[in-house]
Amino acid sequence: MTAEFFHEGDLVAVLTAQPIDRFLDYKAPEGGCHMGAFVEVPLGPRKVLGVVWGNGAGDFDCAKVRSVIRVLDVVPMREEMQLFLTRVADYTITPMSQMLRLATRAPGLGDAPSMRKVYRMGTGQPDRITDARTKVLAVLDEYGGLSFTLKEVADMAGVGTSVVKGLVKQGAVSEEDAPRDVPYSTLDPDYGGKELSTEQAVGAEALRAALRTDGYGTTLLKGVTGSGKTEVYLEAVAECLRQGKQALVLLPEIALSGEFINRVEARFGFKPAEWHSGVTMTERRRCWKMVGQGAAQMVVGARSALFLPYQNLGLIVVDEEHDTSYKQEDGVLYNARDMAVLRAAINGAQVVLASATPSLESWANVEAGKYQRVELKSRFGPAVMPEMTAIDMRVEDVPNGKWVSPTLKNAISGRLEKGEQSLIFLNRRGYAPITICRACGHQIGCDHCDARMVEHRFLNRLMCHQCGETKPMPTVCPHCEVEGKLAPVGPGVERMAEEVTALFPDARVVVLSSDLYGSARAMKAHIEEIAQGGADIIIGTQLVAKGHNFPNLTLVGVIDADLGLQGSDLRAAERTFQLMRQVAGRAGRAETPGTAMLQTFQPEHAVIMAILAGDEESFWAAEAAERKAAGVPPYGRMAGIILSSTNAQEVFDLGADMARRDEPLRRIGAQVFGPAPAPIARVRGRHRVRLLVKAEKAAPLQKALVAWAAQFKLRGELRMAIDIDPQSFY
DNA sequence: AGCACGCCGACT
DNA sequence: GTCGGCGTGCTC
Repeated sequence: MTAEFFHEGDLVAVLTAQPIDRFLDYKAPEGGCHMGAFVEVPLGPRKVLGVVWGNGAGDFDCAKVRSVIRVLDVVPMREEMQLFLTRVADYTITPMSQMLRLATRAPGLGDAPSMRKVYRMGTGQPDRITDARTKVLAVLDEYGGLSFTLKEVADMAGVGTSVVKGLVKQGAVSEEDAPRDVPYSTLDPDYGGKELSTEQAVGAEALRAALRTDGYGTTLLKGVTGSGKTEVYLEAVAECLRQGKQALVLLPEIALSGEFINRVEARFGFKPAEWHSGVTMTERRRCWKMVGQGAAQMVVGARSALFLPYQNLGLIVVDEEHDTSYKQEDGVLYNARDMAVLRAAINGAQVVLASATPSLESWANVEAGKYQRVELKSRFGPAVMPEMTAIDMRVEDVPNGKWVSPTLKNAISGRLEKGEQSLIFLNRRGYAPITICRACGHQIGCDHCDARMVEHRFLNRLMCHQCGETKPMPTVCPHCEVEGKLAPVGPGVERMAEEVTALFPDARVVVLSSDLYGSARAMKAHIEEIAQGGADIIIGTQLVAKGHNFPNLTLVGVIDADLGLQGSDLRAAERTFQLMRQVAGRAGRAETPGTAMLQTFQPEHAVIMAILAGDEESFWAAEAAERKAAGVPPYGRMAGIILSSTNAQEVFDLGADMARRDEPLRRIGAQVFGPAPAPIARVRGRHRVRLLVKAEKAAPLQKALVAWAAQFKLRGELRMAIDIDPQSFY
């Protein structure tokens, strides 16, 4: 198959990385160009990078059409990559120019191949021989005709660089220019294979068989912590290498990549290509170019490695597929796990989704028959399961207005004595979720929606978590006008902190709630400090501790395990479950086994029972039933709209206006909720407000969202970001 | 993204 | 009278 070719002067449509949301027509350059060619084109007074996307539209004044300046010395973009970028753009409602920027995130694509000097054995003889010179020549002789950089030669010989230079002058060592971007070492699929257990061998064979189908397919590789998932999917990588195809392994955290790269080296003999934000510019360019030339067989990287120019992609592994960091919360909002499946479907490649605690989405896809499933059940070494117990709140003696049961209190006391940390988990921000009048029973509600207002005591205000409206804490009941009878009902994290501090006056208590931080960085730094022992008791609204290990945390107390069952955050139960599994994973290794205690009023509820029993199948089945009933993902579709501005009033006004003018959404049966303060209400001085849209699974959500958003003109500081399939609801 | 064009406030 | 603020619009 030969790619379409354009002759000199033909009109071509060019996509540039400039934020112009359409193709621009240019004339093909002297010598013509291929479809997909990376080119340099004139744009106003500038020269910019672009890709030849197809035939020119011819709807622009002929006299004004300019010519492509030159074709870059880079392998043209493949048609399947064009299709992938288009599909991701359509799905995530992202301009194509931004997609191209994602796909060309390597520096100096237009530069001539960068060269460097390399050294190898020459033909001449040195005039005088010295110890240092002998060492250099011995080293070069040992490696035959291979070339090395100046520093490498000097280091290997244990001499200074001047010795090598001296030998060059006399012709005993030759100095040549060589391209800096060299192919990655060839990986050997049979290099360091480990002995697999029977179960692992069966799993590996299932993955190899899938690869041999030579087409698209997705397999969920589920394995408990310590079951050796990595060895198993590396066998799939090995099969992929044997087929001469490229393999990509996505990791959720770049912090994990160093250790993983070493494992790859142990298994295949050499390090793979590495792609993430921590890689140097030079190395990134090498990676991009070599992947494009098929001279990198395996890439280990972060989300954006999905957008490298693979020539024959055979396999994508998404490790820890449930990890929420695969959904980035800034820039292009895409879920790398889902886009990996899309990319593989377009390329006819296989996907392996690996996790100890798969997402409900992936579980549902297995149930629906869309994904295969391979399971590893046994772990190496003794399985120390954590103690998981329910605290039946119906029989506990808890004072009115208090939430920590005597059983949980005793457990925390025990940890304090041993100097260990406890985490108290409660998915409710603020002080108290309900404010009730003890005289008339009136509950203070929001004036703008039917939600009840939540007391935020450190602000001394009531806030509606639905629409974000706040008002001062009243002293008089707005209904019966009796004074001093308003009382907080129910727990929030602020109130928990108050109660816990009273119970343990000597303990260091901290609250971890996403809305208490000005920036994500400040939050991360604080979490790290706490993880290192900066607190005895942590009170949190969610396990924001991704990427952080709490080595000294041995008790997790869930204040209201029932909360997640009532749909305040659709993934609350899933996170609760995963939190329990994480405690379980830790318990098997650390010398201090973990304990999880769930306070519940319905210990016989299917989800609670499943969590306690560690019975995942019934957990997923129960959770799936709940989500199906609520019409939420994966059985319904959601989108978040984040509005931001330096002016708080401006954002709220636009949010309210958008909520009012929702005809395009109503036409597809979708509902709008909000506006409410976004999960992080202020980022770099910008106020953020969020609306949520919920639609049926089959509804054409993107089209409706585009029509809806088009009604509003964003002037001044206002920005709008549309987030399909949002992950966080707090 | 850049860069030009264009229409209203405090300066030589 | 002008210099310059950045809102709006164009780039093949």
